[in-house]
Amino acid sequence: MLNVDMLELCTELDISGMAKSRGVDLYTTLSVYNLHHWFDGYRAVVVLDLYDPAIAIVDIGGRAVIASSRCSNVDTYIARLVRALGLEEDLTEFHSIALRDVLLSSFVRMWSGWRLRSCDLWWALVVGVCQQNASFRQGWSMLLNIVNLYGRRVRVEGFGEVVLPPRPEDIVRDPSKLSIARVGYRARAIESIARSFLEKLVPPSEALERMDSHEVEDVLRSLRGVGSYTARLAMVLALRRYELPPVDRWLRAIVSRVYGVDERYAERKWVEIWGRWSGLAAIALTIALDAAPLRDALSRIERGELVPKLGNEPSPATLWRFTQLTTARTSRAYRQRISPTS
DNA sequence: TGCCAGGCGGGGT
DNA sequence: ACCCCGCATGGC
Repeated sequence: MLNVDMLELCTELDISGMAKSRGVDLYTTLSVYNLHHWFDGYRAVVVLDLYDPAIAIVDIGGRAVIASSRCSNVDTYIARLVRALGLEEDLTEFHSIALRDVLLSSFVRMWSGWRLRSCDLWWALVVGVCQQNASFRQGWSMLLNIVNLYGRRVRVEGFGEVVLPPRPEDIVRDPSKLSIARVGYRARAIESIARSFLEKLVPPSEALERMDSHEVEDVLRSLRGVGSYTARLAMVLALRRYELPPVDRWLRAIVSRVYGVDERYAERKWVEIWGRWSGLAAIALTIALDAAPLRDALSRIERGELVPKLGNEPSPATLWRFTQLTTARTSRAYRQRISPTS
């Protein structure tokens, strides 16, 4: 591999005190919805800048190092790390609503230390597109393939190679590999979104910060292949904007069943319950139910199984343990694609 | 073997 | 504002 960017160690810090005082459990925060590329059960890679690459390597005990080629920005990077891990997010109100809620009370009792770990906006949109009209499992297998096919390798002083999520330009350079990633018709959306980012059609995050949630949703929805669900999911995952929930068929059906409202009013009901925490609650529910397909999710709710089971199949909480295994399937598809035989 | 899955856009009415 | 359909792919 030529032209591998080298990141130098900028600083070390200890975030265990901040995590503890805020009641943050770093293990759940670092492990949930992660891939083996970025979490190994002990240490996680948190991307702080996808473009001028900067990362934090954080362990579950709170020791962190910042690595970048631009160590002069280290204060910004530390602030981004604190934000990405939700260390300064006050979830008191979210927890108090959840404790009274039939779906999430058990979850927040056991998982009160979980914080959403945020990511880059472009990448959050790719995550959203891969969830469209597909099961949890299929969506994450697409994402895994995309990272394996397009991920950008950097070398980190003292840590070896780390893979970063692809940038828009990594996709645009060779969009044809998306078919190898088995994303189906979503390839056009992913490529189109990538081009929109390259052409600066998406305002920078400082500008998005100043816009109200509906405006941000509209901006993201102007991208081809991004509808309300994907826009709102990206707002939750990348911007920590929870006011507008990403409501899909899954959540709509669950809300309708559990609270006895018509599916038409499921979103209204959800927002009535969760208010400004609606988006976070939607993500929390997927964790609590291990992202089980709708039919299974409904029967788990019937049985009151409302905390993650951490069983022997992939779930939001255990995804990172399984992603290495499925890599073999992609390589097989890749080889067949490259040299079609038999 | 069809049918469906954490959507979306384009076409109707 | 609705309703309806096709869409790549994978799992059952």
